[in-house]
Amino acid sequence: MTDSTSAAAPNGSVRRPVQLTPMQVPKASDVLADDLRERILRGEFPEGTALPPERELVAQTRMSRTTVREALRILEVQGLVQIRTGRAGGAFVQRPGEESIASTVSLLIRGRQVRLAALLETREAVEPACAQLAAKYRTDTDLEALDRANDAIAAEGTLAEFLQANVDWHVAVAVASHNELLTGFMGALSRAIYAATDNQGFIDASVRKTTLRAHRSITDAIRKRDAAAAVRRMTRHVHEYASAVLEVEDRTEIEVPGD
Amino acid sequence: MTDSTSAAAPNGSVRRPVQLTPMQVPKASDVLADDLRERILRGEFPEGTALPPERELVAQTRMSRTTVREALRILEVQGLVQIRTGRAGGAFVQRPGEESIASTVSLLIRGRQVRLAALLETREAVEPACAQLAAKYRTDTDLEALDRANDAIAAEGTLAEFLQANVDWHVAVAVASHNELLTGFMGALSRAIYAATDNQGFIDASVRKTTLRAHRSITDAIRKRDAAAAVRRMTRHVHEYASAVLEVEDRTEIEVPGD
DNA sequence: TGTTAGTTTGGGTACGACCAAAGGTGCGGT
DNA sequence: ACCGCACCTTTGGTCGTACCCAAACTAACA
Repeated sequence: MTDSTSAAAPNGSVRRPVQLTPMQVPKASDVLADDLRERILRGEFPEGTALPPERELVAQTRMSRTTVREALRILEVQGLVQIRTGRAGGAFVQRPGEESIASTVSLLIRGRQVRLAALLETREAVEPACAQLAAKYRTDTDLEALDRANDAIAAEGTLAEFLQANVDWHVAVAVASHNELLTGFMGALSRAIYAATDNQGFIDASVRKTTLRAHRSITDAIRKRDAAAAVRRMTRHVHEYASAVLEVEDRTEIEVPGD
Repeated sequence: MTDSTSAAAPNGSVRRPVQLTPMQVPKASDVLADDLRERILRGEFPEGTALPPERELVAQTRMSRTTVREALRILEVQGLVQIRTGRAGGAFVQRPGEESIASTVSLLIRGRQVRLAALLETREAVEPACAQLAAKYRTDTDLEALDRANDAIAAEGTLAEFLQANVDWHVAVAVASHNELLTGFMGALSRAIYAATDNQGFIDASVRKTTLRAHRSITDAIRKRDAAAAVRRMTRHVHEYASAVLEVEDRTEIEVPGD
């Protein structure tokens, strides 16, 4: 060990200067989790099927139950399985959904204290695109969801109800784009922006009216499959909203409720 | 228990018909994880500080070590702590970064078999916005990174090198926007698109040349803080790239390497 | 003085036992 | 024959203990 050349070992055999990498011993639970994850993503287990019971996995893998459980827990946190207790319980395979993106984004937003301005900037980037695609790909079901959200806004309920309906509409637009990535992003953004604008009561009757009109006009463009108009109006709508918010509360840090 | 009205208990006290909700017993490890996560996000522990050792947490929480470990593992998966072994080891607090978003998005993409077209659509939404903000907020350091990536493209290396340099440039644009959310999204998208276009060799010398020219021209707009030009050129560049890719490989499923 | 063999602190894994939840089963009553 | 309830079985959740391994510190030894 003191020198890197060959040396005679006490018993006369030759010690070769074996060079080995700094070593990295992956944790057993990670290995199992990686394997299972790979198989799940590969589609080896259809959605809804139950993985073998923990004790069964223990037998198969020769790992301890602790390790197996940790692996399953990892997959659960990543949204790849859902664990249920009870007799017919177990780890049920599921495809990761928008919630997993939304919660991760929430973590990033809170953890890094992303500025409200950055949130709004991002929305200004994403939503017009959603509107455009929605105009291209929307189904009648999508339109119904949009109309329903607009009706809820017109209902003039409490502030919370208004904000919720507002979020619902925006998410509905994203859903209508039939792009799961954009939908996931928008879901995350909406939640965060909702939380950020919740307490600050700059929303009065006129704001609601303006919002409703803008939504209806955009919904119309989507209905008519007028992508250009949808983009234009959405861009304007989101930009105005952003300006309004920033005017009231400039340079504010965000608070997002936990997932 | 057999009847829901009041009844005299054996000892003479009255049994009131208490009505209780269907009950929801959260898992112990989740409770701990939630608590720690909340504190971390609240900034109670500065980045880099070590949480108490597992055995210490066991003493404080009166939970078993298994439970404590599971909680820490959850936080690790969520990117909130990093666990190191050894004497000075432990769970070290860290803020979730772009990688956590990227890996989550990768899971979504693979798990839901998001179409390549959807990926490109999303990029067409996000990147122009990045370019715009980059033109507004770029620093000299950002420009250096952009130029470096462009030089790497000009170097005419292997396909892998070209693709990597390409990704680097796009990510550099996102970074220059100084918007952590957009950066995170772009990181995830780039990785996925990189993986999707890797094996299909539709990239020849002319494509490289075109790419380089587009990048240089966009970089220039960013350098001159010409937001409008940056948006316009980036929109065009990304759109052309998307068209080209889709022309070659239409309706293909994606493969993304694990995180 | 430098090397090396403990020593200490901390995470990683393994068992084994028992609790809790939930579906299934069978016995007894009607 | 049918219904209801007590009991059993399966499967995850928690606990406690013991032991191993990695890393950093310490002290003895050459």
